[in-house]
Amino acid sequence: MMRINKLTDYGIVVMTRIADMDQSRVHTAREISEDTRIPLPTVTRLLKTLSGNGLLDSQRGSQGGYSLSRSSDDISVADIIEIFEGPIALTECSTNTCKCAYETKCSVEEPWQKINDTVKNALEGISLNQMAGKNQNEGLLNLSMNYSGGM
Amino acid sequence: MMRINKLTDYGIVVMTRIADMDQSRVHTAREISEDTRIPLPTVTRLLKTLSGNGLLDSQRGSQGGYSLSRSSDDISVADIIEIFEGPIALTECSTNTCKCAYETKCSVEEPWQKINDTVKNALEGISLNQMAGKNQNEGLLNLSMNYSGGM
DNA sequence: TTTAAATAGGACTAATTTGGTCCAAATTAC
DNA sequence: GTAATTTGGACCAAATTAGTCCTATTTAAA
Repeated sequence: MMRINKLTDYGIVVMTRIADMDQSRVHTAREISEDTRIPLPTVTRLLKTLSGNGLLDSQRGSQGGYSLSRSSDDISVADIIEIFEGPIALTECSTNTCKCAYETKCSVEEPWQKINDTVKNALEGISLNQMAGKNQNEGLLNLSMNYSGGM
Repeated sequence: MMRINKLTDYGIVVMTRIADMDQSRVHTAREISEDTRIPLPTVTRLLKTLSGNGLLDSQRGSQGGYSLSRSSDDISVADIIEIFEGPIALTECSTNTCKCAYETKCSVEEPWQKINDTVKNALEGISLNQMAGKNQNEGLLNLSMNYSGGM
């Protein structure tokens, strides 16, 4: 495996879907659930998390819903992943909490750092806009996000 | 999170340790367990997996043990990860088994492919030799691999 | 001012994955 | 033959993840 979690995957699907919708209005959980075919309770939770972490703006009450908090150019895949999974770190060794018991500085730490930085950069370099493929095949996208098979 | 599994991490620790040992003889599971402080049953399982997948040569019986199947220059971190986790693929979408229900070609597939390739290249670019740091600080390494904290 | 449509927050359970252990069999050196 | 090993596989416990549900709060509009 070495996978991101399913919920993170869904999170990216949901965000991509929103990025692909009419930006002039807000969108409800129900609407997004129907579009993506991800079950409503799950979508609900995803949206709460995403808005709670500042990637979506929310509007309560009747006629309420969610919208991107900033341009889809300014939201990266890394932003979404970090919300659901925390800092991008392939091993604990890559975090600053790494505590190797007998060593003041563990010798594998440095190569891991490099690996992580590479991965992180790759993920930071992909914007929602690119995921949505807005500039390419606008018309195709309505059905492109769906539930089965992760994406 | 977004971690490689603990066992994979251990696998890398074990391989790095072996790369750092005397290459003229084989090494037993017990020896490696004591060096790395990873419990013997776990080390045993790791070594079986690693040798079963061609990264280690094994020699049975008394005086038997394990040794690298090829030079530590020719073994990458990616090689080890793939043994424990399968092909490097952050989402199912990145594998060739991806089946999006309503789309012949899912539009997010391509960016994910790029991300994956970047990650994969990064991991393929790090050799065991680099992990072990053979050329740098030979003397320091005996205690550098240990059980607590992942590494 | 009432009602309906939304989000917010959080508790809870089920399902899945992962980590770790153990046992019996096969192999080899001495 | 015996002791030291690897091999193969079954098994359980722990941790994590996925998914659901309930109640409170907010807001627009009738």
